[in-house]
Amino acid sequence: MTIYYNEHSKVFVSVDCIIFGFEDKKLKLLLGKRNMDPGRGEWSLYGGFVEEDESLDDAANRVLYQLTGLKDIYMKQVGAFGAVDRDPGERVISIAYCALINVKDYDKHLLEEHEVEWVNLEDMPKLYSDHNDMVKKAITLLRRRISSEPLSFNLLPDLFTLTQLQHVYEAILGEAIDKRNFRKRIKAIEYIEKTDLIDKVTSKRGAALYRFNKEAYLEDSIFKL
Amino acid sequence: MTIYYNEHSKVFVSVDCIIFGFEDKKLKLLLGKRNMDPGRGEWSLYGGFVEEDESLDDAANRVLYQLTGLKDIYMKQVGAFGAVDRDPGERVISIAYCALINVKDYDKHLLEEHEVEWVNLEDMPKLYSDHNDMVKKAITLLRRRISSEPLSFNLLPDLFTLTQLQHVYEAILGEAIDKRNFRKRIKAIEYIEKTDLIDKVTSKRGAALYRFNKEAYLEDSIFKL
DNA sequence: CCAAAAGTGTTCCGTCTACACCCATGG
DNA sequence: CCATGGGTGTAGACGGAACACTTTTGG
Repeated sequence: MTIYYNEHSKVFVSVDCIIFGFEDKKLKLLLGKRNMDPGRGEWSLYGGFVEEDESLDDAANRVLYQLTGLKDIYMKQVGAFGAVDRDPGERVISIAYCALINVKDYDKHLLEEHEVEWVNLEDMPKLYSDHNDMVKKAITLLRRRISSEPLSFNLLPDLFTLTQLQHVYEAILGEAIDKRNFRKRIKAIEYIEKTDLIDKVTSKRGAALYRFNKEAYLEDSIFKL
Repeated sequence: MTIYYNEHSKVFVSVDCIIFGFEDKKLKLLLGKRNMDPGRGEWSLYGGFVEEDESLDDAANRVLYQLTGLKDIYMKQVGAFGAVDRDPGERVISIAYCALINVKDYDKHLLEEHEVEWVNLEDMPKLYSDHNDMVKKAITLLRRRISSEPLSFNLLPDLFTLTQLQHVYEAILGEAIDKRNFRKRIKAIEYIEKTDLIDKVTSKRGAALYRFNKEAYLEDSIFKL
């Protein structure tokens, strides 16, 4: 247990962001093509190096902010990736972070500015380095957590219809859900509140808009769906 | 997305091992007192720096091997810890790993050699730096996984009694389990095999010894308890 | 002979699942 | 007027939880 710093080597540490969005009944990922070597032209997650004066979480939030202009976004660490040759240039250890954002909050102009696009999860291309592994792990975690934590709301606007919410679950879990059973379960959750607003965009009849009451949830943080 | 290595800073990266053991109906942790500055004399996890030629997983396994002499141990990454000032000396980012070992496999002489001891989880002292956070996260993960992955067997000898197995679950979950229900569930799992060996150490009557058949489990890796 | 741990089934209750039809409206 | 998505209830199956007594044997 006698270890001294200077006998050891330093390495670059980066963060990579797996940014999930939801639109058109599909789960999407924000991906770009690398415009730098190594790996120029390959599909890639958006990332950046961790600087001296910022924690890992700070770095991940900064990178996300640079890309999307969004703050206070749900982000969770997915894990550290550290194979020796994972980066063909230098030794770089990367910490993957997963973010859930509402596509509508995302300024479309930034897509071009940063040369990124929303890619359907089911059409995932081969990504640079070990980024596919990162995405895979992020999805595994997301699937596991979606039923025990109120994450789905991060992918939707403040006001949403139950059908939209159901589509989010179906997209993430990859299976159809019975409408009546789903709505029965939602009704039992008191902090998913029905508003008296009606959405007439997606249906002729109009659908009730609901809202996730975060404060009420935090009272006793129990979530089961 | 234009980033160049040399504009950025390198940092030290270490691994810290949260080593769980089980004995005397209790979950235990292998802890030592730091014999180096900063933090000399404080309780701490056992760790080491990641070297140039090894992956994170390799580093964790090496550190575990140095401490215990054991290889092919169940290990899982817990997460990366990267607060700017988490190490009072230099900027060090640390990746926490959780290991499950059978206390009986651990050579007692190494305890003194490395100045570490088994500490009951319920008597956890204040640890160096953010090591308490690492332990907390490891336990959360362990609790979550113990019912959906066959982890418990790593904490027991090859041959074990059902009472021992139940004690492992009770220690990890922190609650009493009904004996009949527990045994009913075990009986339904075909790759937990009853041997015709009898353990006469812990009971006068003698208890049947069971074994986890890993190969049979891998056939179709489904576990629910 | 008694203390200590092993071993064994049944009932009840709540939860999950399957399932089909009417409603309101815009085009 | 009809196509589209919104909204609603019930019955049967299944799985989890509660629960107490007999057995064996070493000391």
